[in-house]
Amino acid sequence: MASFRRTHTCGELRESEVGQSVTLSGWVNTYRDHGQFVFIDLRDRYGFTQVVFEPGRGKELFEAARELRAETCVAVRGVVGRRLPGKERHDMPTGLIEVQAAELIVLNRCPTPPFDVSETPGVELANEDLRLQYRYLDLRRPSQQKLLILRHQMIRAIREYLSADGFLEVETPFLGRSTPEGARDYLVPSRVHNGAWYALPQSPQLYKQLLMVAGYDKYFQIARCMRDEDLRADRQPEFTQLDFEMSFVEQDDVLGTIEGLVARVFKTCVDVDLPTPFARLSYDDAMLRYGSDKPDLRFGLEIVDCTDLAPATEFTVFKSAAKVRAIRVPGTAEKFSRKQLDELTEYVRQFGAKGLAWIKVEAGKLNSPIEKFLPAASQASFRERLQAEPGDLLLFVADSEDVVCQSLGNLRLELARRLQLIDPSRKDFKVAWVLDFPNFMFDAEEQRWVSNHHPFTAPQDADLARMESDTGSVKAKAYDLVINGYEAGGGSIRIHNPEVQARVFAVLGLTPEQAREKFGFLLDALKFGAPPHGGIALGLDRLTMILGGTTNIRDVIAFPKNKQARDLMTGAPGLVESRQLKELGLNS
RNA sequence: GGGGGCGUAGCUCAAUUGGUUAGAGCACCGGCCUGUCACGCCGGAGGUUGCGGGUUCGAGCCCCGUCGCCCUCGCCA
Repeated sequence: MASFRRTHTCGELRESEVGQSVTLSGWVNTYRDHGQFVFIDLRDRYGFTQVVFEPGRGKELFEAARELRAETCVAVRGVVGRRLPGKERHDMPTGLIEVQAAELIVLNRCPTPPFDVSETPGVELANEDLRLQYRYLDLRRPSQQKLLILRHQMIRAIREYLSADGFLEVETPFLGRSTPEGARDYLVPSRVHNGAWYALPQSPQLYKQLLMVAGYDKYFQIARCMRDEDLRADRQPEFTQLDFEMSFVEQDDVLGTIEGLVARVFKTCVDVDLPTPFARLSYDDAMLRYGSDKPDLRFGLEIVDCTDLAPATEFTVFKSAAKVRAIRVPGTAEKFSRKQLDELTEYVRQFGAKGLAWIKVEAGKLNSPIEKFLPAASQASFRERLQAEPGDLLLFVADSEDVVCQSLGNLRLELARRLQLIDPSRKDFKVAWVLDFPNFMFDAEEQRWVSNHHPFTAPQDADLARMESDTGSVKAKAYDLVINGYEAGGGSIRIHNPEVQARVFAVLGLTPEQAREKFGFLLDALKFGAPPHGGIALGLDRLTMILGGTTNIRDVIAFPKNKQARDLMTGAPGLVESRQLKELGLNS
């Protein structure tokens, strides 16, 4: 038996190899038995090659070929032949040739797979939980392999770009200490110190700041982060950040570096030229116009403030609301039936809106349940403010600022979905920075100020004096990178002055003793000549999703957890031996 | 924890809204086929309708409970 070692991959052979003797290995993607001929498409991660078996090559070989089934692992030796005239396939790279089999080595058989791996057109994907259970089969699917290859290319481009720019890749600990604020920690019990716990990192935040103090002024890391919070389509309990920090820089330096990096990644991975510098908008502007701090800028449907027009109406809902804002949906009045408008009303209710007022604009009048509350002058001013044309649909929410932003911001996305304003097949990427975030947010539940970004974010210089007196008005030197409605990254200039850091801790309600207990090492470090520094972390999983055109984060992670944070393949999390618990000082 | 969707053959789905023996495509098994590439043709096997209870002459369908999966709100410095 000849060697099973391949001479070529399944994506490699062309007309130039016709006549050569080759060996291919891979998996049987599809099998076609014609009585006198057997064809298989052999698949590996590089592509497909058609192999043809003819009875003239010996009965044994032919009978063996007839035993082949999907996902059998084989090696095939044979001669590269040109396909018969008229039988070429011009839609695949290897479509002009085929391998005429002389020898077949079955490396491993495969039972009928629990689901279709071949991604034959017209065959629906099996349920995700079944695919996750057999993830090693799911990962054989070409489109799944494409995503992991894309992820590799992205990480490679990042490493090359940053290394060329003088950045150092430094690793930081997985086993650290729990710090207050932020997400729920994954905890690891200490065997050596029973009763004490490590926390897995939510991000390498403090370590990278300490690296700045240590003089490693351009640092990056492809860092795994763990957060024990409920999952979403774009959230996993463990995920990967491109973590990044620089010293002796201001905000624009960080933004500029990331723009260069992200532009390179898009060029390398999907051949898209992103215009730089990226668009910039303030947090206030984003909330006002898009109702979100991560606006999807691929379509319009901007929100328009009409609060000042409310008093001139006779509509109590408008007159008594803190904010009245609207979205004009051009030319769609006819498209939305009463039932669909009811659905939209139901949709905004989940964001706290008590209702959704609608107006269908006609040439001479407004068609709306609230038309009777709008005097002629009022109607005219709404038309003008919203630049309404006949055929437009106007949708209003009147409520607190939070509720208005949330409901109209999400309604905007829902409208885009319903009106199919986004073509997912197009390489359409709208990238923007969101700047000037509030430094603090008031937590109504806990009745205290909390950091909007994190406690190490520097307030803007002009606002420092108001930190205690007018906490809510203090803006941060913080920035989010937003792509197509996803928060792709976020960062800030950090506090490098121990007094400012102590004041921030105080505003957050940490006593000096608590601050020293939890962050003494940081406060000390800042005293030892800490340089000004700042950085950002990009969500690499989300970035891969965006580049790969998927909305499911599990598609870009080789072995993801399901919504319940369970690994359906290994069964993790699982029980452990009571002996293990005893060693850790946990009950037995 | 709240809201929504789903669970029927190995896979993807259907079942005229409570009525005969739960069907189809793919996959699987047997047979035929000299150029297919979602090959084709003939035949076959395959079901605890997630699970448990209830209503009914009769339940895949209705009711109660329970388990699981997805989306979403809360949460995610």
